[in-house]
Amino acid sequence: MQTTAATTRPNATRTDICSGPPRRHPRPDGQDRYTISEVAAFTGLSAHTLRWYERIGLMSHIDRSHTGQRRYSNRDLDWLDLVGKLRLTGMPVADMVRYAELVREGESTYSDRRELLEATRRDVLARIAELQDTLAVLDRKISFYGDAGRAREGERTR
Amino acid sequence: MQTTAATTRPNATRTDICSGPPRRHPRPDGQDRYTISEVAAFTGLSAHTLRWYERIGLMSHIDRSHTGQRRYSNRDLDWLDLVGKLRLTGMPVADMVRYAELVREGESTYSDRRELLEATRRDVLARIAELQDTLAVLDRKISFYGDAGRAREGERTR
DNA sequence: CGCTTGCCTGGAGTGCACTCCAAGGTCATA
DNA sequence: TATGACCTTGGAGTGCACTCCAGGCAAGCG
Repeated sequence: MQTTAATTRPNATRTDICSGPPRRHPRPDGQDRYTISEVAAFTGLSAHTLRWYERIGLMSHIDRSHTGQRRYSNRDLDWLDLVGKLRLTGMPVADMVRYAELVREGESTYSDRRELLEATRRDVLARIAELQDTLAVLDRKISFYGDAGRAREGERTR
Repeated sequence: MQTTAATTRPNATRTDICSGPPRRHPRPDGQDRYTISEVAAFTGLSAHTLRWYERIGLMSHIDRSHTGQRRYSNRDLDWLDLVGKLRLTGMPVADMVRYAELVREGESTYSDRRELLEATRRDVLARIAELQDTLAVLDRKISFYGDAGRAREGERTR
């Protein structure tokens, strides 16, 4: 029913990203080189989308096997986790690309990145508030339809 | 920054919809016939979009002036308020059209409508949870960028 | 060796939700 | 009464985020 995201993300292993201690990544496997289809399975994104993310610069160049096939690292998976989170805040892909560029530019962009994240945080809070507002409306309407199988005062706003 | 909705909704007068008592609508004006541009101003939707909503069946035929111009009623505005709420849950327009059709079919569809609203409610709860999860990630990253203008442990996931 | 499966590329196509256009009719104000 | 802002229509165009396609390479298996 939902448009944006969250459609099919089967087992998006939610690992903590960028937290305190070095934390090794408890990925499904113990190694560090995943094929595109494995990554597709982990993240719920299609292989098409993964290649597309790379093309548009949302992911920096992925390591390759000796025959040119992509080999994703745990680092790449972490990044995809973050992208997934940002995606479901409604952030446009172009903005995520901008963030990726800042990352590639190095430490000098720390404050820019922070700002971007804080703006996103504000958006998320606003969206949560909106959704809670919507929830209230839904509850009111549901209880209207629930209270009486048939009208109690005719059709108000439908 | 946001894609979905919430871009420009200047003064979307939030009135309670379909609640208990008949409640008159404290609309900006005291009457019941608004031009399309007035409605655009109230709802933040463009006139184009309002006409389009009508074309696709998201709104039942709007009353017309003697010369054929649209005259929206308070009932129509209430409906648009609901549509706005549903829209920012991420519900596809097609589903809203489906709901509108159920409404047009009359009282016999009460339970279908209720089901649809309850499914939407579940979606909204899930989305709120996702967003709170995302918020946690953002906070962790923000505090990483905040704690030190420069790296404390190098770039983890970026 | 042939077959199947998986991956590669650039570019074209899709679906959604608008958004705009052209050509014309209407309305309020100076 | 004329000017300009506003409204009408069907249909075409836009932007985003994928999604798919054709044509081809590479590895594993009976």
